[in-house]
Amino acid sequence: MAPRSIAESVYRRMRSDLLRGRILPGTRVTEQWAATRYRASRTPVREACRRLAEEGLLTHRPRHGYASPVIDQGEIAELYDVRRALEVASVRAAAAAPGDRPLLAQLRRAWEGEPPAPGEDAVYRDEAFHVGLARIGGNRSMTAFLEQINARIRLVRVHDFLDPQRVRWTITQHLDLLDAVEARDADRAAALVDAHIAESQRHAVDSAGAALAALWTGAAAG
Amino acid sequence: MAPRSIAESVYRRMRSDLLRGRILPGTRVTEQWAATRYRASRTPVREACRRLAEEGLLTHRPRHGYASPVIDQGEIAELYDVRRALEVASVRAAAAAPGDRPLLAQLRRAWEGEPPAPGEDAVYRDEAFHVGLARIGGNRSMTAFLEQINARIRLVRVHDFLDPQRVRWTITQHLDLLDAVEARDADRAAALVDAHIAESQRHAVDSAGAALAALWTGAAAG
DNA sequence: CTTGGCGCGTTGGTATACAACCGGGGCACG
DNA sequence: CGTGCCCCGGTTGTATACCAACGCGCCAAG
Repeated sequence: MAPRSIAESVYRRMRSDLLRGRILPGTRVTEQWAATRYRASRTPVREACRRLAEEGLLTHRPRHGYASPVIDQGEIAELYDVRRALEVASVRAAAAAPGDRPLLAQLRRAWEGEPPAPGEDAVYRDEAFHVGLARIGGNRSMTAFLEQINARIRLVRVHDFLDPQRVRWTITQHLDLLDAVEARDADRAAALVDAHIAESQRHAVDSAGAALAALWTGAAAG
Repeated sequence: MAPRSIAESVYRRMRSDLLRGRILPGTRVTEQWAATRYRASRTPVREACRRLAEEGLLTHRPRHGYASPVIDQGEIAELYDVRRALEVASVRAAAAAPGDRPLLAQLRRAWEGEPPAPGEDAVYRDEAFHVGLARIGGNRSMTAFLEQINARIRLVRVHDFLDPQRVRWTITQHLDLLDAVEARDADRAAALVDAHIAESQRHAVDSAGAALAALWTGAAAG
C-alpha cells in the first residue's frame, strides 16, 4: 500500500488528480509545475509522467511537454472493443477450467455484500472483478493486458459509475456472469460478458459525450 | 528512421542486442554498464530500460536492477492466446468493413512477391502483415496493443522463422487470409487467423523449448 | 496580411553527489 | 566443520545544477 518510491507516490497522486478532475482535460502539465506541486525533483516526476502517458492519461509531444488529454469518443469505443475481445477470451478460459475456486467465491461475496460507493470506488471494484475473472482464466499475460486497458479507460468509467442505478445494474450482471462461470457454461459466459461490455461501451461513449459537452459549457461559463 | 533522441537510440540498439542474442538470457544489465556500452548517460538508459521492461524484454527488480529474462514456455503460450483474441476480433472487423482497400492490395503484393529472408527480417515482415490487417479493421487502439504483443513475443518468433519451409507455410496462410477478408467472409477469416495463430503458437512453444535446451547445453559447454 | 527573426520557456541530456537498500562474502561462534 | 550474522561494496533512486536543441508566440518589416 505504501509507495516504495517517490516516483510511485507522484504517479499515484497525479493519477488520482487526473481521474478526479483536479487536473482538467486540456491543461498543460510541465515537469517543473508537477515537481513543485508534488514536492519532488524532476527526476521522479519525469518517470511518473512517462507512465501516465503510456496509459493514455497524459499526452506527450516531444520537446513541448505533457498535457491532460481531451477525451475522444471514437477512441473510447475502440478501447472497449479491445477490452471485449480480451474479456470474452479470458472468461471462456475461466468457464472452461475455473482453476481458482476460492477466488471465484470471493468475487461472489464481494458483489453480494455491500455495494460500492458510486464514483472512483465503484470503478476500482468493478476493475477488480473483471481482473479477478481473468485471473481465474489462468492467463497472467491476459490479465496484465486487461489491467492496462482498464487504466486507459478509467478516466471515462468514473463518469460511467456515478449513477447508483447503473451500479446496481452492474451488480446483477456480475452475479449472472459468475453463475455461468460456475456452471462451466463457456458459451453463455462469453455471451454475457460480450453483452455486458457492449452495453457499458454504449453508456461510456454517451456519458463521455455528455461530459465533453459539460466541459464546453463549463469552459464558456468560466 | 533516424532516432530523434538518445533514449530512443539506446532503446533500439539494446532491443536489437537482446533480440539477436548479443545479450544472453540471464545476464544482469546494470544502468551503468549499459550507459558505458551505449556511450550515454544514465538518464536515457533508464528510460530505455523501463520501456524494454514493459515489453518484457527485460525484467526489473526494484533496487537490484535489470536482467535479460529466461524465456518461459508457459508465458509464450499465454501471450499467443492474447494475440489470438486480439487478431480474431480485428480480422473480423476488417472483413466486415475493409476500409483501406489500397492497404489490402499492398499487403497482397508484399507476400506475392519476393519472400522474406528467414530470421529477423521475416519476423518484422510478418508483424507488418498482421498489424496492417488490424489497421484495416480500423481500430487504432487494437493495432497499438497488437504491436505491443508483437514486441513481447518477438524474441521467440525469431527462432520461429529460421526455417525457410516455415516461411513458405506462412505465406500461403497469409494469402488465404487475404482472400477471405477480400471476400468479406468474416467467419472464415476469423477461423483462418485463429488456426494460423494456434499453429504458430505450438511451433513457437516447441522451438522455445529447443532453444532453451540449447542454451542449457551451451552453458554447460561454455 | 504575410514572413522572417528573436527571445523565452520547456524538454532532453549530462554530470555529480548521496542515501537507501540488497546481496554476498567473510568472520565469529557454536 | 557447519551455521548464522554483520558489514561492505555495488546499484538503484533521488536531488540538483547546467546546457543545448527546439517549439512557440511576439513583433517588426516588407
